[in-house]
Amino acid sequence: MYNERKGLLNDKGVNAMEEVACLKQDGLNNTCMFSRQSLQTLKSMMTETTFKKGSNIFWEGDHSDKLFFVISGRVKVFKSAYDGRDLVLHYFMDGDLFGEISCLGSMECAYTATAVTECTIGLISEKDLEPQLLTNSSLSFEFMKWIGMMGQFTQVKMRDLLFYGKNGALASTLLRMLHGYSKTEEDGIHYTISLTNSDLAQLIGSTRETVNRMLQSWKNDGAIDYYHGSIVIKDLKYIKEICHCEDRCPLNICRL
Amino acid sequence: MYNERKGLLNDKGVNAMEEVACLKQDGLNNTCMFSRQSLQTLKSMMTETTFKKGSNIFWEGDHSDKLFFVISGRVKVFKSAYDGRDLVLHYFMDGDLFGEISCLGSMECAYTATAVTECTIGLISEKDLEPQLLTNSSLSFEFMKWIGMMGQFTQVKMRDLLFYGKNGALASTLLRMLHGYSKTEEDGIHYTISLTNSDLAQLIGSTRETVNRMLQSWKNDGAIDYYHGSIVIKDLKYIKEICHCEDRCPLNICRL
DNA sequence: TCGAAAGTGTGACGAAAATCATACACCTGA
DNA sequence: TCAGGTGTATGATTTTCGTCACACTTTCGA
Repeated sequence: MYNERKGLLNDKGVNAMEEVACLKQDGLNNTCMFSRQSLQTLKSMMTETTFKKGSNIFWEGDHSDKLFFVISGRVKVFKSAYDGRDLVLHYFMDGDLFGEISCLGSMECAYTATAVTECTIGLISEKDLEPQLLTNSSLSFEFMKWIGMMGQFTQVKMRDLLFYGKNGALASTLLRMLHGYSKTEEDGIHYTISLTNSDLAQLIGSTRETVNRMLQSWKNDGAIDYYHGSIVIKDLKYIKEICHCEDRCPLNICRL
Repeated sequence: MYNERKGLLNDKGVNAMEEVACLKQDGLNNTCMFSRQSLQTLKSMMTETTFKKGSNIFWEGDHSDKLFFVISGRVKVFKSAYDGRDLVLHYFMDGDLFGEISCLGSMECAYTATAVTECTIGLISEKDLEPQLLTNSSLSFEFMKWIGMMGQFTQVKMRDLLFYGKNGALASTLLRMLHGYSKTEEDGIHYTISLTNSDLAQLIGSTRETVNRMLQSWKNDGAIDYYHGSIVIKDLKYIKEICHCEDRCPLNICRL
């Protein structure tokens, strides 16, 4: 169950593209890789579309010829196994750009994107973008950094999921959620997003039951607690030790 | 134990940069993302260096300000866990470009590169490359595709390692090895590279023993065999079914 | 060419994690 | 207000996989 109400606290409204971009640039969670100027260029190419909660933005196997800029809402991007199991790679939020990077090479999508909440998305088509990239060198340079950052994100996530077992994978996910989806209070760090055990399981390639047992055990150790059904971090150090986190990842990597 | 002799069959000699590039471009295993012209530009920036077998080309944590073009030899790139376990991400061969993509953002390396055989490497320094990328738009466009391809490689590998257990991970690795390191004979597909059980284990984030047991069991089923200590694929379909391979990955993704 | 080093093959064991099963607490909408 | 859907909690069982131990084989360099 995703908590609609909390998600919407951050909603900037439908025509707030500029505001979103600026907030992201100046704010604490600066995950935006683009300069104001480049964003302006991108904005001029966007076609605004809304997606209903639960609808698919693109499918694995689609021919990809677009990029997507999240104006409002949340999007998850995942790969599916033949038996229906999913591995969630990303949760995107307002201000994020996503899409099949290889759209530039006209390949098919390697994953699926679904609107987790109602979303407003700015579509950027390859045929509009490509000429810009070939002429506007500062834009193309920023694009290169962006693509590189996305690749690094995947690599670091891979390490997190493979090195320290399922416990490590879950711990690193909780830490990633801190950036963009948390608020510090007196009694601990509260999450402003509410993911179910199943959602967490998909993020680490595991099962609902395993996630539940791990969380339960951490709760018994006093490292986490629940408040209105959502997780509160009581002992950050405890969680960090599980996945050997050394606080070395930049914020645009250490995120969902 | 890497089989030096077999590896050297493909050796193009020290000053064969051009030849390497062309062969890669025109050959079956076209993994090179760059046009002849861009390669020429890159070549003009390269400083040729040799690395002894077993020496490190760069370390995790190094400040990265270079890219590397393999002129001859083989290079492996891996991440280390705190306890010394390694996860090998890539094996590169002649004609491949590699390096910390985020060198463009001046970050530290996220992994280590080691020369598996004696290597001749062309070094490209960031300060030479960056001005070219900012002015030469076709080069920067090709770079963008290259970086995107590297990211997709990581994503697909992540899926392979997480979805179908260690059996699936090993099977997909054997399939990847087919591209670039195999030769079809009457009695099956022979590998021209000889990786030890430990090497395979590092490629899938597992242990020597587990790899050995899996190979042994596949051998008992008649799916693989050994010839002069190196694996021969007898039943390709059997292997493909283990990791649900549907032959949909492009060749520059489905490789080591 | 001989011995050390590196690699292979296997059994025994246990920990980690998936799977199967069941109970129960909730919303929420008819 | 009650039924059905969704999510949580937990036990029992099985499978997968890593660890340890040891014998055997191959390779390679002094």
